[in-house]
Amino acid sequence: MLPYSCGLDAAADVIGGKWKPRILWALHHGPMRFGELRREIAGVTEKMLIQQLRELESRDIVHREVFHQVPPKVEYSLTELGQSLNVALAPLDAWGAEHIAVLEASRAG
Amino acid sequence: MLPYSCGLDAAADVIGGKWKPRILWALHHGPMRFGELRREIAGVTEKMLIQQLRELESRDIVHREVFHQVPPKVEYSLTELGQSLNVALAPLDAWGAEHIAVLEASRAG
DNA sequence: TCAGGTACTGACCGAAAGGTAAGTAATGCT
DNA sequence: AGCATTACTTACCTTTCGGTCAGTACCTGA
Repeated sequence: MLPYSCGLDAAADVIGGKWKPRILWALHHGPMRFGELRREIAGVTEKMLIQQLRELESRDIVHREVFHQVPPKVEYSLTELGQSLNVALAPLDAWGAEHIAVLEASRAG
Repeated sequence: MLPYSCGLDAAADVIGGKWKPRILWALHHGPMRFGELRREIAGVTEKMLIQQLRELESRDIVHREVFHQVPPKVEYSLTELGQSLNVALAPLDAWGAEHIAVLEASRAG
């Protein structure tokens, strides 16, 4: 596999995937349980959520903590790396929010 | 189709696609011809390049200017919106560049 | 007359991403 | 015994994405 061609290339690889930005955004305010995330992120299925969470975990963006209880409890939170990513993502979110009207209008549909 | 859930969601929709970040980055320094872009962006095919350029054009991120000559000449450049997007992308690029070693290491392929 | 350069276009194909739906394990509650 | 809760897991299918390859139009210069 070719090395990343630039920082943007690397970042895109990390946040690529339909639900990753939403997950990052949801975890912005602190740790959340699996079920909380599922309810917070409208439209995501359990399979997809877990898949994307695992990918983020393997990249050291989110941390997974299991509480050995019944019924089970698992909390997901941002690592330091994940928090720094979220900071870097903020301007992009602001850009999208600022131009959301024109972006909605030019959408493929 | 559901509306964008946040600015990040909208931005991701615009820059989603394998070659779009590379194209944006390449156009950062000024207008480029189709052939120049193709040579600049290693690995891209003509079909893919044009497809992604058209998508960016329809979103008003890049501008396409045809010079009626033979052989043909077409120049692509960033619109104002495109330039503002590139500005918003800069921190993300910096983030990727800063953590590129660890990101390469945790990569799937 | 014919190769060469430039910017596309279109048919076809395989891989990857995403979605649906059903099942699993452990325990407490009634 | 049977149901609820929570966090997954698995098999299977559809859709989207990206890639290969061949072809087009136009004029120039040999």
